Amino acid sequence: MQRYNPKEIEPKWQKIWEDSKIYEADNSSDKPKKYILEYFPYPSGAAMHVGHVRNYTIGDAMARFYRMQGFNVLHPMGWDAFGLPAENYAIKNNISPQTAIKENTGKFKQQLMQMGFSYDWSREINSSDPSYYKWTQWFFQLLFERGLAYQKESLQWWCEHDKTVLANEQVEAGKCWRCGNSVSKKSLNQWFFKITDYAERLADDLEKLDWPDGVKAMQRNWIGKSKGAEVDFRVEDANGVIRVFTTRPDTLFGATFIVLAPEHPLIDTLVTDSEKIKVEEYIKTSVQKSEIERQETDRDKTGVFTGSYAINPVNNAKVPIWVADYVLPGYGTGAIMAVPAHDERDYDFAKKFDLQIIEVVQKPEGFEGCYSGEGLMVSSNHYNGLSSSDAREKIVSDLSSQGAAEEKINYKIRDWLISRQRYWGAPIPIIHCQKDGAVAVPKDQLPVVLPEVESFQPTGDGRSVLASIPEWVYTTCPKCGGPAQRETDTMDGFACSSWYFLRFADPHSDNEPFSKDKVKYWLPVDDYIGGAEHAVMHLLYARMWTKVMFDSNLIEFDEPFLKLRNQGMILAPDGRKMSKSWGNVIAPDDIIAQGYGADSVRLMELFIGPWDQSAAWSIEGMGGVFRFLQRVWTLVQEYLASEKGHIDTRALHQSIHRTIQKVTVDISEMSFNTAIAALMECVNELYKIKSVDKYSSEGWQNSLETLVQLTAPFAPHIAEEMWAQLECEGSVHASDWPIWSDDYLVVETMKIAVQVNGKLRAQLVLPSESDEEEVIAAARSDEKIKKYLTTEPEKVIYVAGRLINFVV
RNA sequence: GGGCGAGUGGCGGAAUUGGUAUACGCGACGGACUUAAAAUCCGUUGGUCUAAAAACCUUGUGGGUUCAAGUCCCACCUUGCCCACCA
Repeated sequence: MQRYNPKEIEPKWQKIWEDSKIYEADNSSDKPKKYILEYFPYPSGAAMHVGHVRNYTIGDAMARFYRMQGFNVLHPMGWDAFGLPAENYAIKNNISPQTAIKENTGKFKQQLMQMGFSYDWSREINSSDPSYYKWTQWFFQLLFERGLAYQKESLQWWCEHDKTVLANEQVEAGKCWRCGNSVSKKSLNQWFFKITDYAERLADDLEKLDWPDGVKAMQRNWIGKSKGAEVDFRVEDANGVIRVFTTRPDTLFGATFIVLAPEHPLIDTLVTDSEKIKVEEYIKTSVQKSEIERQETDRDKTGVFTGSYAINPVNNAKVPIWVADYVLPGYGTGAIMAVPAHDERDYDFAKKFDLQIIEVVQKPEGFEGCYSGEGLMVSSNHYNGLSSSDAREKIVSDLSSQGAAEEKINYKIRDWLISRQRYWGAPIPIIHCQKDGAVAVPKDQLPVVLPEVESFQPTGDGRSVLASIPEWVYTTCPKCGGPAQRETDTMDGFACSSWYFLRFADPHSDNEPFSKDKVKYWLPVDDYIGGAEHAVMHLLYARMWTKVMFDSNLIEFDEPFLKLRNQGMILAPDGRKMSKSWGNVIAPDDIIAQGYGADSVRLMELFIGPWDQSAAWSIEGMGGVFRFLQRVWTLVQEYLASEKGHIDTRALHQSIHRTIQKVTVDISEMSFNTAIAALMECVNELYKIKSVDKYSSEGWQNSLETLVQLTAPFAPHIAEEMWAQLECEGSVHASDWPIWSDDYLVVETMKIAVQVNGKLRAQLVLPSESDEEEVIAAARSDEKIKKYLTTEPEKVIYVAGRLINFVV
């Protein structure tokens, strides 16, 4: 008997699948379409480990399942090749990024191939290829034309290690998201995408998405919509006005001082001579303070009095104006009214500097300290007795009529900074002309090709290495023909990934980014699978670009990913994250080399637990899934070797049909671990049944074919091999998904649990067609139950086919 | 401080959404086959008390609702991730 040897069959089928192109998606088909996408990887130096592979295993199981279910499936793969990971790898290994990408995509592709994933490789894309970034630049121009790309000199996050600026989203707790080093601020002239224009739609449209609540919450939080009002405080003895933003205008009567951010432009005119030295000193130290330090929440409040006063518009109260760095310059107006009785931060500040505290919102009974909730108004003149929310509206409308306030919605989100002072990215397609300013490179001259350079080491002077290639930099203005210089910064890698899912619909088009028809057919993405780390970066950017394209009539939908799911992380067997420094990384290559094969790795990835929860990799568990495959294999081999002519029992068909149902429902619900458990259970049952049936009938042939089909989405190689052994037509992966028959789901007997007062006391096996009366009669005559039923039960509860409960 | 999740045998995890808790797998133990081991196959396996049966206990803790709670409600404990002086 032939032994199960994955080392032999897996490469064989991979070759056959590749040659026969069975996974290529058809751009026109009568079948319903399904676009299943996993986030395309950045091919860094390190090979993929079993954690990365899980993501692709999930997508592949679904792609295969839906294909067999009669869908026209698009399941593509490509490379997010531009950006820091690739460039850093190149620098470290002293090779060019071009070479590094070639090496690394080759390695990644080989890893994906050996896993037997059913990608349509004819659609492979690479974001660092001119044929791709030509269109990334084209979209930059689209944004530029629409006023959504602009240049601004400003202080920005700067990573000294990676020698580039970073977007807000790419700074995590004061550290660079790539290298983990602390970041600082640097003033540079930078390009931005105006994502703030889309803040409201990005927040509102989350409603219509089938995404994990956590990701939606993160985006909502990041966009940070808050409704409030801007209120003007007149400066006493001067003409100036200080405009503050507040979400709680109802607490205006409790405002006892004003706080300006140290960067606030009015400070100069407000400071009195006596306070000048102290204020200047304070501003100097707080600006020098590292941003991280300034953002420490539990840091003691600091601040200084300006010597000036402002007038509270609701009651003409004179309130002191302070400067403190707990007020951020970039949000709202950079100035606040402080209400210490009802805001924790203002309370701390008032306590420390001994400022007045006035309560205007009634606290709940027994509440101590600063109260930030809602309630009835007190000490607020004619607003007394109103609820906070009513007072809020009334005060704002009253002040508005005097021109002293207006309703205002603020967002925390800032525009997306996309300039990178690095070599390895799509050049920003702009030419700077003395006369015409920033001029877009005409679309018919795209791509602006990234020139090959000798050294791509970042300079650190705030300009990319492209600045050191005069023959590239110096050019002529497309508008006036005069001398001009190219923009030398490149685009953030996230620009490339903001539209790649569209390119897969039409990956080789040379005269447009994609054909409208093809995109209309394939998009939006039906199932998107990726890590939660993309919650506020890629997923926000891609949504914005999609909306821009929608507004430009390029596409007919304004959300790219209808359904999003985050896979759980695979930890090392020791429970820690896999990392080179811990030395606990497990690559699929190692497991395959040990002889388990890709099919076992794939099964393990899904069987280890719910796919959306993290789990520690189990080395022992590999034996379990391998054993399962081997048991299926053995069933088929023994069947093929058996003498024909026996009959099969109903138990066989019942087992198979029950499994068809369970596996079909479970995969549809993405409950892969229980689908695999059901297959294991079925195989265990078949082992028992085979000794009775001697398995050699046509029923067994059909049953084994079905079992092979049900296994195919998870373990495609062994399934394909057994499909061939059973002499079935074509590929199992192109076969029709089995359908269960309800006849076989009918069982002859049912098991009834008998409870007395909710406690299980006996179990009965009765004919399935028994009615309530018969079941109760049978239960009452049971010896064990009789013991408990000394008196007539008060109540009898019967759950059909399940249980009976006597209440005594 | 805010948001989202999680807590079930020795371990990873199931549980028809309120109806027989511990499916499936790992590990462990026993048996068959073998000169022997591995592999394979067949059993047993939540705990206490037992010779055994019976009984009792058991889904982080404490309450509650219900004929019935891992599941629903309230309070608390532990833990993971994300955001965090955004007025």
